Amino acid sequence: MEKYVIENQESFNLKHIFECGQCFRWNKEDDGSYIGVIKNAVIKVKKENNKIIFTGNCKTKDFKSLIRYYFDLDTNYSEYKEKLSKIDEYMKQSIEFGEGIRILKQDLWETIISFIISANNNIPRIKKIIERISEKYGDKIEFEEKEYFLFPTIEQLSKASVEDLRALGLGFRDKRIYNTTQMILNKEFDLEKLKKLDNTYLMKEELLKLDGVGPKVADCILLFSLKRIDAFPIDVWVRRVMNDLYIHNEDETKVNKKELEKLAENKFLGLSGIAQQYLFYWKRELEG
DNA sequence: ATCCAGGGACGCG
DNA sequence: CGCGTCCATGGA
Repeated sequence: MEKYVIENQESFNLKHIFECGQCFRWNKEDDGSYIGVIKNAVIKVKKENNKIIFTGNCKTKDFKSLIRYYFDLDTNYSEYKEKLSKIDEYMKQSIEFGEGIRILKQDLWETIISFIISANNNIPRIKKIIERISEKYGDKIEFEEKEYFLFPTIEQLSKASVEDLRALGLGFRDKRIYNTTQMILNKEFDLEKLKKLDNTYLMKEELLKLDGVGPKVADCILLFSLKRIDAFPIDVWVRRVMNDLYIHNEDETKVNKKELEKLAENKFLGLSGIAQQYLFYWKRELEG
């Protein structure tokens, strides 16, 4: 069993991190810890006083560096929070509410598939579907005498037919997952090239070529995997909270998307993705 | 029963 | 380009 402990880590609240809608494979245990499967590892995260204890089963990578990368521990969120808090009282309030949020750096392949599944779907069901996909196509890994399943590799998931995927409850997203998997498998779409592009716009333009990836899903991939903090995913919640706070349109569903993007860009100073996540968590926890 | 979910593809004008 | 419509599924 691997173990890694950090002390006095700023901005690290388990609930805030794992339940702010950015990830789907973490589950709360009875003792308050969370267990999740990332890359080739099962990881348990527990908070005790001023310590955060990571334990797990990690076969192929250095445990410590995997943790530090995934949780982005070399980024200081205090600076983000300070800047955003100065913008207005709403930002200050939402940051106090979700003070322990960190944006994770999740595996690109898994994030692409996960957020294609997220389209017109709800978080509990997204989690269930991803779990089923992992059980059926991913490798088994054990931890504390229990079985877990890694998210399937590109090759593993490419074995699934459209019908296989439909049988897992994917609904109309079956073909999208199939097509995107094949595009990535045969290098028609190159994940490594994507990572090397030097700005968010170019990356987004590239991601939009994938079946099932539209503006919102692309922004989620950019923010939750590639850590492009200027990406601003607009879903029903973000649209709602932005309208409530800044636009005051009678019908929030009619708020223009371009207008929203421009507002976020001007207001949040290149940190719109971070701001978005505090606002999303705040609104959704209080009203969801 | 009807509505809704971290939307996107597609066809239309 | 902007806009409506359809798309599976399951929980409220």
